[in-house]
Amino acid sequence: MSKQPKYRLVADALRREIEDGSLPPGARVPSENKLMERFEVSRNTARSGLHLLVSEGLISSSQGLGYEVHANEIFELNASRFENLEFPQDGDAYSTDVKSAGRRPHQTFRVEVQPASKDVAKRLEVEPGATAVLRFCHRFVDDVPWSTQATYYPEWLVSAAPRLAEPGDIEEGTTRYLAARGTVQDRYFDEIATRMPTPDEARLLEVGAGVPVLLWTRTGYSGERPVRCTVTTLRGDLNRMNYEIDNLSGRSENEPK
Amino acid sequence: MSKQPKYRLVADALRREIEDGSLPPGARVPSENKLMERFEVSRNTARSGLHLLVSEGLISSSQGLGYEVHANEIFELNASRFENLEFPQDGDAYSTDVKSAGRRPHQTFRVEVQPASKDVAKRLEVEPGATAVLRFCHRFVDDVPWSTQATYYPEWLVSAAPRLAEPGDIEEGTTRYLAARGTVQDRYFDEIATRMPTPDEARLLEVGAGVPVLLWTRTGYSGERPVRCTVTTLRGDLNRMNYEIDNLSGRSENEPK
DNA sequence: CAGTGGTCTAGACCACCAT
DNA sequence: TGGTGGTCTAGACCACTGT
Repeated sequence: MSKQPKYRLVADALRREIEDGSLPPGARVPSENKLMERFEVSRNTARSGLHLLVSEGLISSSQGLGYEVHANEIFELNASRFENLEFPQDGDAYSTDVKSAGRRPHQTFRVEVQPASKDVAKRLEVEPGATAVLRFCHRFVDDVPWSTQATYYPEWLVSAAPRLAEPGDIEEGTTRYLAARGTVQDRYFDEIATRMPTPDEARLLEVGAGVPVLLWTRTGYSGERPVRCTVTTLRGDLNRMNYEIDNLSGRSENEPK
Repeated sequence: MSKQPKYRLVADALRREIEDGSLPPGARVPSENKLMERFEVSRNTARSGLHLLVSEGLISSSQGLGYEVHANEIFELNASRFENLEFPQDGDAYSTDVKSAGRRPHQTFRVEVQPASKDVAKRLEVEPGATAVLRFCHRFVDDVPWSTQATYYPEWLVSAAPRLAEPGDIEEGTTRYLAARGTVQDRYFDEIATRMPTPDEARLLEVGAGVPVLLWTRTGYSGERPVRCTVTTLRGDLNRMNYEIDNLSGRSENEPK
């Protein structure tokens, strides 16, 4: 005897309709009132069922409009290749990738000098609280909030690359700028985690309940020394990361493809 | 004038207490009744606030016990190295890793022969619906559900490696078994995504609302031919993945460390 | 047993969106 | 203006956990 609570019956029925295509991506879900009649439940019970589907990331709601089935178009991010310093680029790596996918990139940008958090200090191998330069991007694709990216540079690097701490954008990309100033990154360490967004992140990325974020932390090394730590927060419903791993010796991973 | 709804005020106050350590990991959150008095709200409003924190992954509830602040111990998974075929192992790679961390591994296991799903077929480069062998693991660490792993092998591989389709475990690990039968994997393609768990996944991994899963899909190639596709579903609150990426040519990624 | 959360109802008022 | 979801209340009964 499966004694399911009523709100689960509502959610299960709608979930089935979403999965079998009766409610395709983008479709409107029956209104709370309709569900009250159909399942003979109170409004709050119908809402509980809908809320469950929201927290599963299947639907979302907006006031005055109703509930809608999520449409998930995902963007693939190949993280295993180094930025190719020879390959022609149109601005930074992000803009290049988005444009080559036929989409329109947009980003806001700011620079701050501030004490490094514990996590960042550990990765940059500096004392916690030591000064670091933060370069922060808020990125959009076709005006949809896509990701935030915070890159921290240790203070000692600024004397060799002063533009890091200046407010303006670096058109050619900071990786190229650093390489031109003699700091070439030859090793990356990537960490990937997931969690629900903080309220701040939910605001910046315009995601509601039910959409997790992907946290991508990349530490770049020049020789044995870490020279930057980039924390990227990606909308989990729109992004997927790829890595190609090769067991062949003597092969560069830097070929354009 | 920030006109926050009451349930958000409740959630914000508790979130602050969690973040500043007044409510440390593992601590009991004040009961719904206490919150009703403290914030002068109805029980449902207090519950809404608590529900919000649950969906953010900060707390969880259980009947009769109360709400508890999540304690997050994370396990790091280094995915960038190949399984070392020479290095002595104690069973498969998972058991070896868990034991070497001083934890107790446990897994249940089953084998099925079934038509490949569209996603799997694409990665194995076989026709959708073609027969594939599924080897499925449900893995625990110290009796906590940790991950599920489904590995699919194309049917043509079974004639060279018949034990793949047999019910029993392969003690030395399937990668070694395949290598011993002449199929050495020399390239991996990894895809990493995140989303909220399906009800089935939530049951297997024993996660409630507010904990996303990390989906790790690894396709292994022998030459140009895909020989397996492994889909691992990891609890997002307990796992982090790492990749080391090296720009040096002529260096094996297969050294033990 | 007392205290906890889980489910459910009926009703109210408000804010937003389309027409 | 009517329909949608968002917030909030007061009260009821049930199921689970500890002592």
